[in-house]
Amino acid sequence: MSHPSDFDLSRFTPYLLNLAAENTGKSFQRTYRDRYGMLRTEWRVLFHLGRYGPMRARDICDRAQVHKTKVSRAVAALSDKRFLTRTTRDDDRREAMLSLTKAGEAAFRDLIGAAWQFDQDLLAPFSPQERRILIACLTRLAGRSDDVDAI
Amino acid sequence: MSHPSDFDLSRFTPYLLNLAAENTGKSFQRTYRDRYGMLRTEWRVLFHLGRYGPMRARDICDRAQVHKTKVSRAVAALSDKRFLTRTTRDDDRREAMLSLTKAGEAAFRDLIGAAWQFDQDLLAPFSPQERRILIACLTRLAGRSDDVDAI
DNA sequence: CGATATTGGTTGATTTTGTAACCAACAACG
DNA sequence: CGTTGTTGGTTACAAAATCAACCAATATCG
Repeated sequence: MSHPSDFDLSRFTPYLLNLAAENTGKSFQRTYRDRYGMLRTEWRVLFHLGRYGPMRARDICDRAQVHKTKVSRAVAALSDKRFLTRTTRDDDRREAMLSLTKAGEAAFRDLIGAAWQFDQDLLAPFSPQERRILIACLTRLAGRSDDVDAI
Repeated sequence: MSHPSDFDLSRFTPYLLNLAAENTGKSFQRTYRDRYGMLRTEWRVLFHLGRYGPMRARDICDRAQVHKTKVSRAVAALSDKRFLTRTTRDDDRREAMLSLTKAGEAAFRDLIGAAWQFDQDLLAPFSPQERRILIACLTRLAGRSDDVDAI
């Protein structure tokens, strides 16, 4: 495609990304929604705490690139579900450390298994090379090429 | 990664897709929002009509995989902006053909140029092979592998 | 110290989306 | 024909995302 007039929506990258994200996201959504009544942000917060250990709400905002009001509400919902606890820090009483309860950890273990399986199935049709390139491109397009594994 | 316990969120495909979609989408959003006060669905409807010619709301739903209420509202908004007109068909008075006005076509030409440029910039860092694989994977993940260019 | 700015986090108001019910026009079938 | 079922499209109501204002704790700097 060398000229705007030939430009097709089905090759407009943001559109394709959105379609793919919605399609796969909605599909996996059923898992955490049906099993634990979670919203997506709740699942993300749970994942972060389960995978990387206790941290502040703000850390989750930074890592997951989610706005603090969304995180705040997700944390409140997870707290209502008794999946996490807030502990105000003594050295800075504004901050609260978030950590999963036993029930939260159990939910995390259950869901990470499902996520893993889901991802395996999703990538099954692609070759190792295709997967590598897809992940690399997406990581770059996600705008956090350098700090994907940073903490 | 061969075991769920090592499974990293930054390699969970739906998450990555979502991050990439949000990042690129928000970036391009500024263009149609600032220039024409459009929402994303409005931009999509405009694009479909501009690129493929007059069609019914239902056709846009099918093609763009958008729910009919969203399309209905986007059409109403675009109509308010005098970017399109509805013409009830004589042979089936339920259906309305949607077509762009002159102003709508002008907006389309402006935006498709911007979109094309945006996409060029977005894909600039990738090699031809990487682009090919990325587009192919995304198309498949979008769940419309067979009919991307149909119609 | 005390005034001001900044930060972590929450809450409320507005906007946008999602879900379901709905209406009018047409189709199918007795 | 008329009853029932579908289809294109809109509207009403509930759920959620966004944005701005807010509070309390801490940092900064005169």
